[in-house]
Amino acid sequence: MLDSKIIRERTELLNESLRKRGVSFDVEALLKVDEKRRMLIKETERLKNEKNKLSDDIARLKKAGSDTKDYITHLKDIGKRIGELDQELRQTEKQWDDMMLIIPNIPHTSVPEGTTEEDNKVVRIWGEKPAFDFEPLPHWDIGERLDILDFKRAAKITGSRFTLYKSFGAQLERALINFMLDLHTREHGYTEVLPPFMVNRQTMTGTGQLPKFEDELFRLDGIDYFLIPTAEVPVTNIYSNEILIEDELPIKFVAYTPCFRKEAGAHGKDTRGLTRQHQFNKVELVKFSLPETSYDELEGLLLDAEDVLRRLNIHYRVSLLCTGDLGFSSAKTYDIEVWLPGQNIYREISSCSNFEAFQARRAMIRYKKTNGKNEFVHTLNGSGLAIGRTVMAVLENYQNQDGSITVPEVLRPYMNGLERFYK
RNA sequence: GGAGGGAUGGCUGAGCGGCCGAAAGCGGCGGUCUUGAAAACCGUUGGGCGUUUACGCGCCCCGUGGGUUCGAAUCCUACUCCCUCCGCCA
Repeated sequence: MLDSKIIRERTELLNESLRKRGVSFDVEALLKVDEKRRMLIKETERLKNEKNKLSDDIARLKKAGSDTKDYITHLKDIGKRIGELDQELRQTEKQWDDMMLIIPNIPHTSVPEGTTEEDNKVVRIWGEKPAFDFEPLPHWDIGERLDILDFKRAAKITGSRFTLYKSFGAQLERALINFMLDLHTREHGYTEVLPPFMVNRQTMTGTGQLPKFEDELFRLDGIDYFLIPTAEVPVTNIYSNEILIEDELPIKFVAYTPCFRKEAGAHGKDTRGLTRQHQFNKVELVKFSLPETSYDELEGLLLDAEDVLRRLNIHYRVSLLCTGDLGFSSAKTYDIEVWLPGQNIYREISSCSNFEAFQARRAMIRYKKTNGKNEFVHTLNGSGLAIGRTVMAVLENYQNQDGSITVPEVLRPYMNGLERFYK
């Protein structure tokens, strides 16, 4: 959520932001509702003030044994009027809230303007495309040949966009989770948390998934809980409605969770392999930062995520998302795109964002400054990394001509020292 | 699932329907004292919203929502969460 002051006092900044993002929103209507809302607040508060004063008078008069009948009649009238106005105010505030909650964050000035991912800017390339003296296969072929990824049976068990991992496949998934958690906790200073995988509506609203993106979420029947689409949701909300202490910041968490997404808008897209699943694993990095250092923290977070691929020795590039490709809650996002030789493409494997105070304002996450004032923290997060997509990357980059897979060195301690997997 | 108990400020814990945003203690912060620290003493110490250049002023918040009343932390009601015991259970 944006600061309501920005909307009133810096309307042109908001309009500019909406234009750059390619989002249409009736700012004028919001301003009208806002004015009505504030007018009603003023009027009800004036009446309540009168009511409080008269009530005190009655208490005093009763003590003195005087007659209070006229006062009480008058107060009844005021009470009735307050009731009416309060109801109108509640409706207006609901309208105001509904509008405020669907306005996207304002992009940072360093974000390039653009409409599609074509306009994203590559800011860094690490490593290089490996040379193969044979035609490298896409991971779905590798997975089926080695009998480690079973898409057909997963479809039978549940439906499309699910995968049954077997033997080396399941172990590789598990090894990557542990490798990433160990790397981030031991070397990058993150504290590991294991949060609930279902959250309530308020939590989903806090990070920005609701109210706008409900159709992307799996919702439980009979109780208003949702399966998390990313660990960002429960982990960022760890401190909702809390006031942190300036000295404690930054706070850094890493969490492994499965993620559940409907992928409603992706019919027919990425239907093969592990790329786009309804359920996938992810190790997520989350930071709570001081506002003045949050962009440095973003660069650090990005490097922490990149470090996973560097240690796996897999070629990737980093893109800075343009305004049109930027997520709803984010002010600035870098994507890490891993090289997949079997498909001859770069594929997003991590998304690292600074949300500034956008989520903190929704979730009420503040910190007490040393001068005693409370302020919203900045929240950040990034995949460190998406596990399924890392499995894709390992399989495609480490495949051998004989169909075997070389185990990346850093993963061997997590796989009983296995160096190479044959069927 | 059944039975009972509870929810008040950072924490502990009082609170007759009007004088309660709320006693007291602890903690925190500032000060006196001290070479320094501790102790002691004095002072101070929640949040949201609206308004204001600002000082300030006003409204709201005692788990959440509704109700009774001229007036609710206090009465009624529904819900949520926590604790204890029983049952079931990974």
